[in-house]
Amino acid sequence: MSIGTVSKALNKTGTIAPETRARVIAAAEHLQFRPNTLAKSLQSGHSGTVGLISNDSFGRFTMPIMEGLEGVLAPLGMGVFMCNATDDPAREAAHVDQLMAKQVDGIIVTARRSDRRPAVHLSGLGIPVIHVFARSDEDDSLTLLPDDRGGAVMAVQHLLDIGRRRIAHIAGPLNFEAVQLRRGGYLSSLAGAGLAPGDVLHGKWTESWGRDAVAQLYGPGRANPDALFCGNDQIARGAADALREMGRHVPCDVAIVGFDNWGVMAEAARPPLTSIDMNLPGLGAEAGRCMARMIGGQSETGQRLLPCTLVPRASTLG
Amino acid sequence: MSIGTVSKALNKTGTIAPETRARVIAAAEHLQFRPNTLAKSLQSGHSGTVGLISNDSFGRFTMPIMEGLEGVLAPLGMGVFMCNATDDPAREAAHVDQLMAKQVDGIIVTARRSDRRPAVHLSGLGIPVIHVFARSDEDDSLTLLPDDRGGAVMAVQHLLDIGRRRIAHIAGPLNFEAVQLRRGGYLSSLAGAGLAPGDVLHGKWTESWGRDAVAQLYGPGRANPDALFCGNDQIARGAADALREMGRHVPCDVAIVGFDNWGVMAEAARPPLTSIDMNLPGLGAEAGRCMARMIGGQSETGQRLLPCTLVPRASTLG
DNA sequence: TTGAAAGCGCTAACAT
DNA sequence: ATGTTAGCGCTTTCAA
Repeated sequence: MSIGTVSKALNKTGTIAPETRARVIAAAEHLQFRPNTLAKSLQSGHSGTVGLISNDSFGRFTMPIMEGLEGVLAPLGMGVFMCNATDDPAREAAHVDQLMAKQVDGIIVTARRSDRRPAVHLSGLGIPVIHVFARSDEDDSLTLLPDDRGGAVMAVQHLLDIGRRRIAHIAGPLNFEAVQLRRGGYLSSLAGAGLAPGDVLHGKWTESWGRDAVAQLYGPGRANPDALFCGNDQIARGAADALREMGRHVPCDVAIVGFDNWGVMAEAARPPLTSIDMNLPGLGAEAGRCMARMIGGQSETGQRLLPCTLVPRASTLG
Repeated sequence: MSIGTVSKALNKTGTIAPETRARVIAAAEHLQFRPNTLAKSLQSGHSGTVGLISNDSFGRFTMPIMEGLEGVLAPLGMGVFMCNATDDPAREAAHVDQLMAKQVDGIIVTARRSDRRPAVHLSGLGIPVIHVFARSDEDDSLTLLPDDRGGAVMAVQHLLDIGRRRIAHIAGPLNFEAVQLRRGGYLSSLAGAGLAPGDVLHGKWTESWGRDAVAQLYGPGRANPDALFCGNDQIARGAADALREMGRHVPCDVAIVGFDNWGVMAEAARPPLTSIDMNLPGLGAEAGRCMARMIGGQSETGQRLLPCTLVPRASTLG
């Protein structure tokens, strides 16, 4: 019984007597033998591992993506090597070095917060790179993004469908590309319905901004919107609170749609918020599938948008 | 210039002429040479990698721990291999297999949600295992936990310090050991101050439970507490909302202390919540230090508690 | 001070 | 059908 034979038996490769193989497998089992992946990788040249660089220190976006990613990669026998760069280019570069030294087969970058990034150079590493939920200016890498514009269109369409006509938009900070895309979707939906653009207010991603914005929007001489499309669920929640406290009923007087479908916010709000779900696990899963293909030699580049969905809750159900 | 020489030059090992070394280093730099960690590991028998198995699918607890962990491990040249088991023993077992095959030098398990777990067998793997922010019944592994009891004591002491005497406790579900520990701390603090135990109500980890509990606590014939110690920030936030809406002022009429110091909740609440911080990054960092020592051959077992801190905000500042 | 060679655990081509 | 061997990229004796 030679070492080579064992290899063949365990990998169902080469030609071997069924009886021998059974014997090997039994023995392996009995000895709790675990093939050393490192040696295998050294020999094969690839590690069965992809690196995931996250820039979202709370994991709010990264974890759901990771979940989808692992869901498709784990069954393929591939692991995910995760590290956190917290939007610090130096840390990111260090992580890239580490990952390359560990011979990862590909790198996935997620959740870069804003867009004013010098970006660590990931091109020319010789392995596939995918940006998920993160903008990228490198064009030899694949970028997977939620369809922010489409999500906004769905939100506004939903509000139109339930009969609202004076729809305002309480948005996030202007320096996020996503914010601009959503605003674009909002404006074009209104235009498509033959309506004049409503108010668009930009501020922070916080509840308190949602409350402030409502105070502005419903001040004297304003359009008195019967619906709000908010940049995220925190803003939406703040808006809902402010409206309730000024005696307006949500959704009867004002319907609200949020963005992110962040359970802990959307469900805890009063009333619970209709929200746009970016399908982060789906984005992660797609990243996994693309990565597997790219590792297989297929080349994929460019930017791909994945659809959002609308999750209806009480804030738009009369 | 032989391959062995290069190895010595790059690792500052063995004996080599300074001039030769400089030359090697220059060349390596020029060629962007990256030593193959896999080969190194195969040779040395350890991979410079620890596996992190998380059971907290939103990453709320895991990510801060991970941050602390990486903070100490990365400078030591070690990487973290992260995977998500979402409290599914089968997935956890599969991950352990994968990690072992990848020759990780240690395994860290985090954030197991409740305590009724059959637990995957991690003993006898032959590598160090640390449970962080997760209970464990295996006694040959180290367990790192926040001092829940101590945190509760701090919370209650703080309320006593600001002159409150009728302190109730709105707690989480009884099947969490942490909930029982916190209740213990609460009760003993009251006893220590010569006060009779206040009301303790158990419910879910949600804002809506916080509101419901307040409705119960301030019903007719109740003790009319002048302070609430809540099981987490969501409960505390719900309580604060309910109190405000029934016309009680926080903190003047009722002071509130939450638990977790989850920024997005504690800071967004009205008023912002004083809260107990479990110092998750610190827990992660400590796990990293212990792991490094254990990999070095030192044996550490048992359960270790790390102190919480109190973060004061408006909900207890008169 | 440097080079040569063995070996880490495995796979794959080749020889038996 | 099985055994033997070379070699993946590196470290580490041991010779030169």
